[in-house]
Amino acid sequence: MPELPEVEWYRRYVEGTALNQRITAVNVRDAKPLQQSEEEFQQALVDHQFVDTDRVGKYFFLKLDTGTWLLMHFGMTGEPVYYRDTEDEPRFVRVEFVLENGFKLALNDPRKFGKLELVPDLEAFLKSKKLAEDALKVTEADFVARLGKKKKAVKSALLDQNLAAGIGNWIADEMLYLARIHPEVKAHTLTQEQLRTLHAVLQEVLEVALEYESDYDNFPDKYLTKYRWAEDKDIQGQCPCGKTQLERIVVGGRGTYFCPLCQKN
DNA sequence: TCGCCTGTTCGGCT
DNA sequence: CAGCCGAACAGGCG
Repeated sequence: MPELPEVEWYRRYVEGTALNQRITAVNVRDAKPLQQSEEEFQQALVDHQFVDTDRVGKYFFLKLDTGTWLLMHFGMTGEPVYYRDTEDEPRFVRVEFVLENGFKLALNDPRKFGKLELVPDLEAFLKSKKLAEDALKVTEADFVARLGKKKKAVKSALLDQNLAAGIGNWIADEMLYLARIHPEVKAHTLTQEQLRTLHAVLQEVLEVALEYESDYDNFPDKYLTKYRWAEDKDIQGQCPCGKTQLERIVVGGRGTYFCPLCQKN
């Protein structure tokens, strides 16, 4: 479930497990995630070790002892997994890094939208992707200035990774719900106050998601996300306001949930 | 069986 | 050229 908070938890997980072990082999079960040749991966990784991690938005980086970085991008369904025994291996492992201690770090990814890429120059890479600062670090002034210029639906504008890196589909919906803004309003028509509010609720949503490890059932009662995916059928799909059902529309090609009563403009 | 899906990229418009 | 939009990628799941 990889938006910024999920990827941050993945980063902590990998940092706590897979660093400082010599890589003894790279097993490529499916080469699709590899952005360079398998030979280049073997050469860059085998007999080296991961020594550090970094993250910008949804992009997770593992630093090698050579100074080169390995990017893991999780796409829609990817996740890092760390295991030793075959029976603990998940079902959709694409690429597996075997470590000297007998454990393996792998990219598990049913839908195969994930990517692994060798990145010699991190700064140049981020620039080439036009990636903004991480959403946890973007200043209110930068956020307001950039968002206020976009001519498209605010929902789509929030998903641009050159606005604030790491905002994904559910976070955008949650931000708009908490700010009481309709997802199809054009971003450049928002007031300065609305733009500032969006920056504030972004920080709040990220904080909550990190605290609860994106376990939506534990989210505060005022959060739309809690109802969107509620297990409890009695509240599933309701607005937290309790007065109506959430509506689903498509904005910029993405499923978008909002409350027709709470988000009127 | 059909529709849905938490991300990114690319071709084609305007 | 910049911004915007829709389609495409792939496959499990309810």
